Amino acid sequence: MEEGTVEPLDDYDVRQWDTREDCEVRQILDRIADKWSLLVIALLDCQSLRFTQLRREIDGVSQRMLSVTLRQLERDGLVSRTVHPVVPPRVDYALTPLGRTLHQTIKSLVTWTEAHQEEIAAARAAYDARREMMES
Amino acid sequence: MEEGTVEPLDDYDVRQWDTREDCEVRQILDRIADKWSLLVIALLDCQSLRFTQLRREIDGVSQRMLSVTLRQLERDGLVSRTVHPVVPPRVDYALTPLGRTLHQTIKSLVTWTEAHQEEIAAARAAYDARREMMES
DNA sequence: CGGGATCCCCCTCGATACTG
DNA sequence: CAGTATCGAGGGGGATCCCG
Repeated sequence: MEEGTVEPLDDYDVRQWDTREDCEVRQILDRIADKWSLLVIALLDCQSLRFTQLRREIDGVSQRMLSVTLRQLERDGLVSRTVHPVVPPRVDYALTPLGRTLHQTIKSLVTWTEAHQEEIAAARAAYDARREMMES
Repeated sequence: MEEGTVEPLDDYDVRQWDTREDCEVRQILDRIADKWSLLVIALLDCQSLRFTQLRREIDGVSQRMLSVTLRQLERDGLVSRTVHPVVPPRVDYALTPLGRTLHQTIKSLVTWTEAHQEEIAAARAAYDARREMMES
């Protein structure tokens, strides 16, 4: 590593982002950044919904994946599950206080994406065009 | 809805979260919230790195996945790729201005996770304990 | 209605080998 | 060094059935 052209890592602490595979933060991120989790958290903001309502709202989710996602979110303490002892059964899902704080954070991510989606689309088009040039 | 227990929506409408499967924002989110993308963006903040350096820093990434990830990020205009015409070949990766704005956003997500990881761990432990009770 | 259990397919990803 | 090409295993996730 004699090549001093690249800045050394040490003093800006990149290591605050843990790059280890078994990192706890990584696990949690993988979970909450999940496609369905994101949408469930989005929809549960400021309202509680029943299983079937969620399923109807979220286009393309299978019953199994919604079930799995909700169980994970419940386990992580982000979503609460309330069973009403009636027939037919009724189960309500809502964000916990912890889940509500996450909603704000996720919202900023979505906002960024919405704000920049045209730039990204343009970058993709440019990239694809460039590649097509190369091939011909 | 009408349950006033939750904090108000301000001017924000939940319905603007697009739940359609083919939604553009969803695609982009899936990409940037990706495990490896997150780490690459993290590491490239404030410095440029070579392929092998990235590979060494990111524990567990295969050569193929790093390559694929970098190409996607480049295509999306988040990362720039600079080839130096020397032998042996040298390629530097860095964040574009667009990528740098994303870094801030992602960082807040990571910060949230770091701040709440104990709460989540506790929630999981409680959930698992509860389930174990049920079974016995 | 709200799911658990099962089967099975496809797609992702890792390993390996090869190139400029 | 910095990748691409190919192949094969594994698991995520859909479809279906069934039960409380």
